[in-house]
Amino acid sequence: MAEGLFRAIGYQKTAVADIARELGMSPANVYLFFPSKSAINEAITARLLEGVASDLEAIADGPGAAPDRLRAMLRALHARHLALFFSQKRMHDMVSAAMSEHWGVISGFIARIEAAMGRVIADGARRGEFAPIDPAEGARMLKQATLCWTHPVLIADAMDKRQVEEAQMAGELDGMLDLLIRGLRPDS
Amino acid sequence: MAEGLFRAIGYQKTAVADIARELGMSPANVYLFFPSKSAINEAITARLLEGVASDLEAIADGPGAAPDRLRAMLRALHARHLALFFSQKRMHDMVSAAMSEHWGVISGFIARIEAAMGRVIADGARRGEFAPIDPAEGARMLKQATLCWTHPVLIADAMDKRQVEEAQMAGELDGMLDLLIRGLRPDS
DNA sequence: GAACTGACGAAAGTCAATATTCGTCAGTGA
DNA sequence: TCACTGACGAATATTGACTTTCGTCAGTTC
Repeated sequence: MAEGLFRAIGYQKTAVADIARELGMSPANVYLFFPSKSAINEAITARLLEGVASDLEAIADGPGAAPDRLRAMLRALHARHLALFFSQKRMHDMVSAAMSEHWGVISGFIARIEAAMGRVIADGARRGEFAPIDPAEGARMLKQATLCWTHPVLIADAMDKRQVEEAQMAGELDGMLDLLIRGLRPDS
Repeated sequence: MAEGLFRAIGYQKTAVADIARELGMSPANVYLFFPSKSAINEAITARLLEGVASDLEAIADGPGAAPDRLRAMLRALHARHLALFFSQKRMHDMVSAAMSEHWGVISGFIARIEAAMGRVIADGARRGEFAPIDPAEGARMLKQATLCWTHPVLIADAMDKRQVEEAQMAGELDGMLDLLIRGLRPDS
C-alpha cells in the first residue's frame, strides 16, 4: 500500500503533494494512511532501521563466541552507517535529523540494539567469557564508547572535515573493540 | 592589553564596536591588536582552554598511580565542560562552535591532552600498571570512548533533551573509566 | 611619525511580506 | 457507505529590501 512511498523520496525537501503524485493519489488522500507528514518520515526511517536492527539481532542471537558476536555487531552497525553516508546521503540526513531531533523511532531502535548487546554480554558472562557485569550497563557503555563510529552526525563530521579514510576508521574501531572486550573479560 | 576583553563578552553577539567601547578604543584600533574578529574569538577560546589543558597536564605529570591519574584527568575534563555548560553558557556555546567549525585552537588543545594522556599510559606501561600498548593510540581511544562526557555538543544534547542528572552522568563516566582501565591492564 | 580615528565599501545578518506546504472538511461519484 | 478529492485556513518556508557589522585606509592629532 504505502510501498511506493519508500522509493523516490528525499527527506524534508519533497512535499506530500510530491508523494501523492508519485502514488497517483491526491495529497488529501495520503492523510488516510498517515496522520502527519512527520509520521511518513518516521515510517520511512523505521523501515530502514528495522532492517539494521534485525541484522544485528541475527548476529547477537546467532552462533559464535560472545566477544566475536559483539565485535561483529558493532562492525556491522558501523558499516551500515558508513554505507548510508556514502551511497544514500538523503537517508543519512534523515537519520541524522531523527537522532538530533529525538524522533520517536530512535529510542526504540537504540533500546533494541542495547537489548541485543545485553543478551550477548549476559550470554558471555554465563559462559565465563565475560566478567559478571550488569548486561544493560555493559551494553550502554559499549554503545557510548563506540559512538564515534555509529552516530550519523559524528561519522559525517569525521568524513567531511578530517578527511579520514574509510579503512583507517574501521581499523580504529577494531582497536577500540579490542580494548573494550579486554575490559569485559573476567579476571584470570 | 586585551585583558579587559575577556570579561563582558558574549560570543557571536557582541560586535567589535562593543569590544572597542569596552576597551575605550575606536573599533578601527582593535585591528591593530587582532587581525580579525575570529582571531579575537580564538584568543578568548585559547585563554580558556589553556587553563583546562594546564590543569590536566598537572594531573598527568603529577604523583599517583597511572590508572588513578587517567581517571582524574577525564573526570576533571568532564567536570570543566559541565561547569562551563551550567555557569557560563556563552563560553560553552563558543567552545561548541569552535569544535563543530574546527577552529585552529581546537586541534592544538586536543593534541596537548592526548599527549598528556599518552605520557600517563606510557608511564603506566613502564611501571607494569598497563599492558605495553602504543601510548598515542591508547590516548586517542580513551578520548573517543569518553567523547559523550567531554564533547560540548554531546553534553549539551544530553542535558537538554534527556534531562540526565548531573550525578548520574558522572556515575556513568566512572563506569566507563572502570571498563577502559580494565582493558588497559596487563594480562595477569 | 607613532597612535589613533572617522568614514566607507563589502559582507553578513535581520525582518516582514510573499509564496509553499500542511492538514482538514464538506462534498462528489460509485 | 466507501474511496477519494478540490478547496481552504493555519503554519511554515523563501524571498528580497533594509540594517548592522566587518575590516580598510586616508587623514587627524599630538
